[in-house]
Amino acid sequence: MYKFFSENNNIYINGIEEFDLPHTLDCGQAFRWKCDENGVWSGIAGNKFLKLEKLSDGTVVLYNTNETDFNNFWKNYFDLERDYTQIVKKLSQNPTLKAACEYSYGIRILNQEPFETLCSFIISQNNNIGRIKGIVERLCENFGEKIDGGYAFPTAEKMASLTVEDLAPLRSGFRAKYLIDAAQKVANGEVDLYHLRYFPLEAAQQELMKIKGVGPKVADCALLFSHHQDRAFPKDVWIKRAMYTLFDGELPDCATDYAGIAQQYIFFYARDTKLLTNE
DNA sequence: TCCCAGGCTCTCT
DNA sequence: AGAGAGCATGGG
Repeated sequence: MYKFFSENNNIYINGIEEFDLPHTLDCGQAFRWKCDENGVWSGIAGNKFLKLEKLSDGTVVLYNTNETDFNNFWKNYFDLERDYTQIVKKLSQNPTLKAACEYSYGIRILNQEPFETLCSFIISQNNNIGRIKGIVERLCENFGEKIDGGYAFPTAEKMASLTVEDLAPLRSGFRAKYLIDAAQKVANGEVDLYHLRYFPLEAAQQELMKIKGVGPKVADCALLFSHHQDRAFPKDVWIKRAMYTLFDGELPDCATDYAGIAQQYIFFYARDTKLLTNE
């Protein structure tokens, strides 16, 4: 279990297992984190700007944040209460999953804000990660609240007041109409975005799929990355290739309870190694 | 120039 | 219910 202390308005965390910053922050689950040339990461989540880095002794430092924000927000955001060592051990019962876990070591599933995650993965459809980041950034700059360090992700209420034409500066293409529909249905309560972690998985998927442009894959990403639905298993092109090439079409039984977490390890492994084909 | 990207909708069998 | 075209945009 980790320990932390606060000093000079920084939080120092010791003894975290399975927490690699590049793998966690740049594996395609979140789109607003950047790394500078010194290995310091910065990003915005939950209307807060954060800088962090991992020191050579393994200490993770969160800069310019206090104990209250750590306990109320970042601890959960980085999923620090979860024992990933146990999960990796369980997944590693399968040799291929073991290889994926070793390659993708230190990926944690972030607990992100639901509306931001939903919009991000609406934007992700038939798109590439570099371009997704650009569209998300323009969305925040144009319509998000100005905060210290940048712009917050816009609220559903704010976006529900906009039109497809208003979103032209994003250059998000056909996805703009989906973003507006999502904002309206969340803002007017037609979609209950804030209790989905308590829904059975299939009901939660159906709830999200009331939104235009949200199919099974986008729904599963939203559920996994912002609603603690660990059995959601988003199937994108890379996972489909991996399932065919590495697993003969079926996820091993040892991954059932943590299918979503396994998915993220497989996704990173497959995309990074580029060893896969569609055949 | 064509192909592809963390897919989905719409239409036609 | 299943297959296939079309979709906006930009990088390789």
